[in-house]
Amino acid sequence: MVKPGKKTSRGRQKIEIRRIEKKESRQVTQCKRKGGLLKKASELHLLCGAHVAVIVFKRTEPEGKEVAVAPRGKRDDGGGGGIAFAMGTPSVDHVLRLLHADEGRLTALQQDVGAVAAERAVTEARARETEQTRALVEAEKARNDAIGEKVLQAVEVSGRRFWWEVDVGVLGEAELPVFTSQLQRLRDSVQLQANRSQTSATPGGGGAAPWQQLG
Amino acid sequence: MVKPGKKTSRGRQKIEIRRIEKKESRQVTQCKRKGGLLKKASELHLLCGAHVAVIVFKRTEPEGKEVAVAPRGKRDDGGGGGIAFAMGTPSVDHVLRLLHADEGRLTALQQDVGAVAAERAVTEARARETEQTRALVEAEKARNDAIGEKVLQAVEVSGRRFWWEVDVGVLGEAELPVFTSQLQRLRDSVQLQANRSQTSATPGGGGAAPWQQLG
DNA sequence: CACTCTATTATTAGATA
DNA sequence: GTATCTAATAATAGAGT
Repeated sequence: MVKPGKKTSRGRQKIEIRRIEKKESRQVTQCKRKGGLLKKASELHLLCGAHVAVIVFKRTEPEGKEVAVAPRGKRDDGGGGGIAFAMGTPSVDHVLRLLHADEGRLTALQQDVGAVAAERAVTEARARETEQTRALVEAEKARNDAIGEKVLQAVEVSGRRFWWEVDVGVLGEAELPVFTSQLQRLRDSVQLQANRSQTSATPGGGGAAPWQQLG
Repeated sequence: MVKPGKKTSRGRQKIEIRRIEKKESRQVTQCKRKGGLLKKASELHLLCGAHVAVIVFKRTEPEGKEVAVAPRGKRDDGGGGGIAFAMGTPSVDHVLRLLHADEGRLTALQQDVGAVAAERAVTEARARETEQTRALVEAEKARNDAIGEKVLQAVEVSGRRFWWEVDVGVLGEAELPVFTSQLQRLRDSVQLQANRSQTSATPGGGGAAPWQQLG
């Protein structure tokens, strides 16, 4: 309780947007701003009907190891890392279901079963052309390099505002189907994992070939 | 230009957090708040060292069809929908690379090549047990139902704050590896797609089995 | 769609529990 | 890691370009 009339606060201070060095302040700020970010995301959804997904990772002390943060710790098994966190509007599930409406109602496993067949044909073809496999890897590498250059160009051309807009340029040219399809698979596998204690035998099912789905 | 002394604004008005009915206002608000959300995300990253990923989808008029929104239209091919947008700190790439540090340096394709072999073994085993396949699908369905109930319970137990925290509970029990692994594949496939005009023959490579990677 | 303008509301730094 | 309190900064509604 605060005594009436006692000045208990200096009020909000202006700060520079750079790493907060004091560890405790940094943690408090992360907690506050994470809440603010999620609230903003939910408001954007409610006000404009846009669907939003947010993932926040927390930097842990052993450098290079990061874990996603949960708003209210569901449980933190001290023996691993942190807690995975993600947000969707109104839920990750819902967003994805809407986006997938036209694609029929196959479950992830059903899709996999079909994909495995296709996969096998490809694999067998490859078995007869082992040498070409290396060539494919090379081509892949070259393609990735090309993407890298593209990004650098993007930085120079429209190089204002925020650095993260760089990725936007690259992603901007992608069609949605593959994107959402993969997003669906992401969520599915997370759920399967969360539920892994309920069943012992996991259907080994294979992953569908992402970019083949687009022709 | 505004004449000095002329009152040109009513200032910020208080609004309820519910769908904005006026279409134009809704669009303007979405544009503004999307910018604000992304700025907040970048600040959270800079101030606290946390890595953040945000995806915003825009609701389009043909109901049920949603597309992701880009902050400053890179290009909108009138013949499809909108523009995919995603943000990461400092880039989606970077976030994922950090998270994958321990897993070795296989490229997505290289992983696929290895996975296809494993896949094939599974497929062949299945071919000898076609009936069991149906059983697996059933089991999968049951598991999904179980998840659904779990979510409903979560709503009742810790049912305060925001509805999106429901999903947090479910995802909170997942380990990171599969999650990030899938996220990586998501980004990879999007990039491959964005680049699909550069090469004709796409390595058909299969997807790795997501949940198998975890044992 | 994005930017400008300004009055006003919303968020939050810092201290503390 | 979360919650509260206050004063001050930051974000933005509405209107116009």
